[in-house]
Amino acid sequence: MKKDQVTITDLARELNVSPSTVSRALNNSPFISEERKKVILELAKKMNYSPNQLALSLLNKRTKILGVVVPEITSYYFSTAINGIQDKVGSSGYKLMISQSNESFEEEIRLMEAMALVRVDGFLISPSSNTLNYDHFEKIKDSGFPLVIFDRDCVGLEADKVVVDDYSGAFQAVEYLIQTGCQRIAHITGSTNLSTTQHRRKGYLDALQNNNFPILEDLIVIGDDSSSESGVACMQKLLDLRQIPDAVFCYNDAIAIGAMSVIRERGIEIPDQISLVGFDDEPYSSYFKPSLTSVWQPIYDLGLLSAKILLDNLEMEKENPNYRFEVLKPELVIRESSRKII
Amino acid sequence: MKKDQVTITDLARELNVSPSTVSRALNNSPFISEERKKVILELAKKMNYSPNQLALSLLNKRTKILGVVVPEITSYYFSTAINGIQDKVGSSGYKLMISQSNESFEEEIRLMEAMALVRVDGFLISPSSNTLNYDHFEKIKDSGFPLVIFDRDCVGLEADKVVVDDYSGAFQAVEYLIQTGCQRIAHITGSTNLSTTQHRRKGYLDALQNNNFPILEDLIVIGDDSSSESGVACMQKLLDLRQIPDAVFCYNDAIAIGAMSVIRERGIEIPDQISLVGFDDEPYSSYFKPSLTSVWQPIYDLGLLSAKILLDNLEMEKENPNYRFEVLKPELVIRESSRKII
DNA sequence: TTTGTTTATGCAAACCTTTGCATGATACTA
DNA sequence: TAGTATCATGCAAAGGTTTGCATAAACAAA
Repeated sequence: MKKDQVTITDLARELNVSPSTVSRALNNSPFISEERKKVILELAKKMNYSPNQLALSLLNKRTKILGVVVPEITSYYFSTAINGIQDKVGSSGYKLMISQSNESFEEEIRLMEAMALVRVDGFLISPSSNTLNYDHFEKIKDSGFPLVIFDRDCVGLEADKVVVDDYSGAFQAVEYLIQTGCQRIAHITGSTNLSTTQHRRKGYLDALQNNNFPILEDLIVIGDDSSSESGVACMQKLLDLRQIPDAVFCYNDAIAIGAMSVIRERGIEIPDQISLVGFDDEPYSSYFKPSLTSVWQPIYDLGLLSAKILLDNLEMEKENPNYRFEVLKPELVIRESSRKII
Repeated sequence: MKKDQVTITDLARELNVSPSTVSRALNNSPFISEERKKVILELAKKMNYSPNQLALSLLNKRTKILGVVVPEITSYYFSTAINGIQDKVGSSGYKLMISQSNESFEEEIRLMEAMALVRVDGFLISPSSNTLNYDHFEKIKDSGFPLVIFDRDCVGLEADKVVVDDYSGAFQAVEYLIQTGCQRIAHITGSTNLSTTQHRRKGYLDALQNNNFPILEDLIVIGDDSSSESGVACMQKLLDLRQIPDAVFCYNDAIAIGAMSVIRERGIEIPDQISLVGFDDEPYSSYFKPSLTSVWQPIYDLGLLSAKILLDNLEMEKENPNYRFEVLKPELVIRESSRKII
């Protein structure tokens, strides 16, 4: 059975004073005599008093809890972002309520509603890949909850946003492949709904065009999701083409790893016959053989900055008129899975 | 600015009835006339009323929030456990407050205290590797919070616990190495404080003794932590021995991956010259070349079961007199990094 | 002594909801 | 018609805290 916590009234009763007096003593109010304050503080310490946050939240209309919704927790990417959020938020006394949507639109709505009900002070959301409609975000905003969207952009939604420059990352990667002499550069994508997928694809296309390379539809394979299994399936398609690619730019490392295993199985050499590039730069990527060339993302910083913006919003008493849109720069990390510049 | 939520009093004022009446209508009390109930429910819907959970929590003394503390979120292992917890808990309307201790004892205490203050209904804790003293757990229990310890055991602490049979996993792995003809089987450990480290080591030792193999202290290397970097360092030590091992059983996959890269660098063949076995069976392990033999752990189920036990405790009105101690079985997954049975 | 000032304290409301008890109204029975 | 049973409703307290306002006491100034 949960023991009842010591309340301010318990202290008051003990000392034959009113709860107000105790409250003032505890809150360092000037309207209290020094001696009494001392006695009260001592008793409070002795009886192990700590204020009831629930009552305070009810009174102040804020819980010091932030709601975080990510597509999946079990992913290096999002757990690292959460890590950044946690580090930013921890010192300011905020707590995190974290949930995963499992890439489900309905679940995302359900989770946000539940969090709104417990009066989180604000939201940090990375939308699911099936979130094509932003009514629930608008609703949350209308109810006055500060909202920061991170990693995946919602085009048309007015809100604070922090994203990575996927376009630039992809562009860099493909430019590099071209510079190293690759001629037939393929691309394996992830979920087509995602802004990240679209931007990386755009970066791929623009890098090709920029170098007067033809765009070959055969070389663009759309994956069901962004898993290694999907990478396996897509790479098989590419290797079944009459003319196989000599480079593959993958939506992410998981796909690249799957692709790598297929290429190896078929006895094709990486990077001599096919250069392989991933995205995310997951920790294991450097331990693969050959180690994976990948686009590193400042994902920890992404979490950090998102949290910072949310906290800033919470500290401002007025509604912020103009939304922030922060774009972080990714970086190509060159390893063994791609050819060297000649 | 956060808009004020519609309260029961707002509805009451609108209809010129008392808040009690509205409350009764909303809660399906029998002491209310059908017509009035209908009107009230309609207005509630129209005005988009939802009860203030804060007020309810204050009244009922429960928040429907569970506190989860893990050593680190950014790890396949713990994020998968959280996944299991989430799936179990989600349907029952409980929310999760999640934090990582970063393997810090002090942080673990701080986090639990903060969660106790916001009145979580119970705790799911995987202790940090520096948690050698369980006073804070005892204190939490004394305050009446239900507590479930998972993954890492706290010997001597009376509490509900869910762990994996690390001993058996290690024993299986080393037995297998022996069966496949390995003679000099090394072991790279993780943090020595952890029950998991101790049990895996014990499993290793017992399997050797069971087969009348000598225990060679040189072949047991203690890592600083359980990272790939530590795996690299430890493997280097092993390969610098006058007589190198012909098999290495690693505390986990991360270490094994690090070890693999060193072995490769030195031009030693896996598994022909050295068999390599990990623990955890992380998703990427099957994609390595050679793919990694590892001990799979039912970590999702670990989370699921821990959450179930906590929920069971919460539903019982009486204090549970006898604690549960659940041990889940791991399974050896044989892949290419270990020799086959002759 | 009276008035005014300072200082410390308590009361009550507010935050939102539920619920035991009392009250009022209505209808039914004798 | 008086008495009683039934039903719907409101009041107030409880949960823990803060805070504006009122009050009381003590003391200083006139």
